[in-house]
Amino acid sequence: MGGGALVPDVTLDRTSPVPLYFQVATRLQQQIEEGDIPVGSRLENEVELADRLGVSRPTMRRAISYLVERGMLIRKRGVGTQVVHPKVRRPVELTSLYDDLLKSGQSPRTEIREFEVRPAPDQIAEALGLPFGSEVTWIERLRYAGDEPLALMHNAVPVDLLRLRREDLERSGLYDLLRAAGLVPRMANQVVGARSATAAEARILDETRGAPLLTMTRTAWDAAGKAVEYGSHLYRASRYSFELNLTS
Amino acid sequence: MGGGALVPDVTLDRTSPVPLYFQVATRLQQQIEEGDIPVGSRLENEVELADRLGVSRPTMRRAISYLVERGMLIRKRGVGTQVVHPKVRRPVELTSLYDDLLKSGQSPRTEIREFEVRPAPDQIAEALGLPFGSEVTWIERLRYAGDEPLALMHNAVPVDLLRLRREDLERSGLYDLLRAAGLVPRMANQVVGARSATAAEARILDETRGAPLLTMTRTAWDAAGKAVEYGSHLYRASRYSFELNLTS
DNA sequence: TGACAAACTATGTCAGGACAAAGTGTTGAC
DNA sequence: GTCAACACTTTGTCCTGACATAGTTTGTCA
Repeated sequence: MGGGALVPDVTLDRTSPVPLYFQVATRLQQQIEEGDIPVGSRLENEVELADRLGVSRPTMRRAISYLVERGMLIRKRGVGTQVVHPKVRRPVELTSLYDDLLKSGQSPRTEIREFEVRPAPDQIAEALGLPFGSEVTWIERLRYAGDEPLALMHNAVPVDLLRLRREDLERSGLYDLLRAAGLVPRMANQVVGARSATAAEARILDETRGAPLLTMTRTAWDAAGKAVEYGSHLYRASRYSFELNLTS
Repeated sequence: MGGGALVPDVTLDRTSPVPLYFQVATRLQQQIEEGDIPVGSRLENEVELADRLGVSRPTMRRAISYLVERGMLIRKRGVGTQVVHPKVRRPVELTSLYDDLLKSGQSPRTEIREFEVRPAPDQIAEALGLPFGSEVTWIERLRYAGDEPLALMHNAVPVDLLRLRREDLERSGLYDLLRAAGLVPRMANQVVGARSATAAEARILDETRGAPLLTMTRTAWDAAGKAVEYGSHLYRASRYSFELNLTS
């Protein structure tokens, strides 16, 4: 029989506003990450599991599905549910450079080099799905990690959506400001490429002329499909690279 | 009352092995893409919709959830379900350069420059989670789009998993061969960067020395978390860039 | 002994019902 | 006229129950 790994009892709070299936999933995830449920082992079957935790099978299934989607478990009909190797877990997230630097323990600093409201260039208006000539807040920023310049960033945000203020931008990342205004970026289209630095770019970024730069242009939309941001960024290839976790 | 957009009747085949919820979702998706259900409009409520299509509410919900996850619909409790701007749809997919070229109508050609079984370098063994000294099939390929060289690709595949043959590789992309062998890449970790071409690389890729190159290193795993491939690729930045669609 | 069939196990799909919670609009009191 | 309380609509959560289907194991018969 083999049985399958024993999932420790969990305490569920049915009065909590946190959904039951989510409580179960979170608990399960913890136990997998802490090694209580070893990698490669099979879970008990859904029915027993649901029974022991005192939830219905659909709720149990939903919790498991949640972890399956995150790549922690795999299910095979007729066989069972197995814990997969914890190498890759989280799919690509929509983060900003600012967040990335914060997470990696660096201290990001931003110098605003340009800040104005002006009609969007046609190409940007099109990317944002705005009528030609619509006004956007146009920003040029230089981002430092420690004392070294890291990226030269150009962004455009429709003024109709958010009236950005220079002072706010000096303290927070653009994405934080967008989120704070309820404009949560949910989908984005990014193009990542490379090219050589022009003399002007090299001077700003403290590189030599012709140095390889990583380019990234992005349009971001909120959940309702409203374009919230256009960005065109230049990174010093010697100091930065993109890391992506893909699934499916 | 407003009502909400009318979803045309659909013909469901209950004898089909294709799940009901999937039939519903597919039909719905078609109608959205064809404009039968206009962007921005609200769907009828779940209960009516389920009723009219002759399915239960859970089934209807599952179909809708499927499209919500793909970014075509958004739901708001107490409000309804709305069709979002069809700009961004599919999240990042795990594809190969070969597939990408095929899809974009180019004719990819591959020249195999090196093909041997040998112990994996420590760094690659670690990336693949293999014991040091494990044998891999090591490949160097040059990929052309039309007559122009596009990318110089190095790959390593554990020999225990798949005994690659040079002839096969000449005809298909590596990912096709992996999939055919049941080693379906499901998760991957990619790092994208840039650097300047060395003299040797420039010669091979028909670029000048110092030209900007896009670099990509990737480890791919199958659903069970078994590492199936390591790749380290160099792209001509003048001819290629990565496009990503991110969600959430 | 070997191969095919049946039994068993586990996940996949589907139904129908009940109540909770969030958002919207309306009504009523002050 | 303004604001709060209430009703209503719609999605979110959770339950019980049932049958289908894929994979594995067991058992039987040739």
